Amino acid sequence: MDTGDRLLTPGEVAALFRVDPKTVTRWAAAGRIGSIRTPGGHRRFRESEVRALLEGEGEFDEDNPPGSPSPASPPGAGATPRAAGSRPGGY
Amino acid sequence: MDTGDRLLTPGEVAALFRVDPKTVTRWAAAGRIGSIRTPGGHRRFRESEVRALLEGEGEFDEDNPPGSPSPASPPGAGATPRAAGSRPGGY
DNA sequence: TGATATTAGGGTAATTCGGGAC
DNA sequence: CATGTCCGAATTACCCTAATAT
Repeated sequence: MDTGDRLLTPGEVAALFRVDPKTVTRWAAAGRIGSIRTPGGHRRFRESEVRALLEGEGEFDEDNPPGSPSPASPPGAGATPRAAGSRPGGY
Repeated sequence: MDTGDRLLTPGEVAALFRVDPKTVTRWAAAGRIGSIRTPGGHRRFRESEVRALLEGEGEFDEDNPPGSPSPASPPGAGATPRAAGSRPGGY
């Protein structure tokens, strides 16, 4: 039950994602990422969760590496399955 | 009645919140978190209260799976005796 | 008695918050 | 629709020295 992961500051998460801290705040506000608030109102994020998001947890597919001339148009191969049910926060 | 009345030092609380020990002291000075003072003037915090703050103060319930450890409310466990929804200073 | 690690206190910079607009 | 930047305000982080706790 130990969630024992480090907590990251908005600036840390922003640097990891290469986005603005404000954007990270928006994600948290939208419920797209879990956030813990300090008594002062500042947010802290779990490193485990951020890492999972960075790895592309729940979102993989759509790959067409250059050099993979795969015709990519398989007749019945439902390409690009836009799975939309794997979003943390499930929305 | 041991609901975990273990006392934590400012450094412990600071590590849990990923903040500076000084910040934890500031919370206590602002009355945002209960604090017990040693005869020497140092502060100690209750693990129960710190944990409640970490889990999310106000937005977590709806979870009482059968078999869950009795969250319970043993006597003398006053967790959250302090109102934490107040933001003096306006925010 | 000693020594070491942590904490308290004050002050100043950096970060984050919140909302609204482009 | 999502992202980045602007503002003012609050919160937090790091600097220091002295006192306390173990």
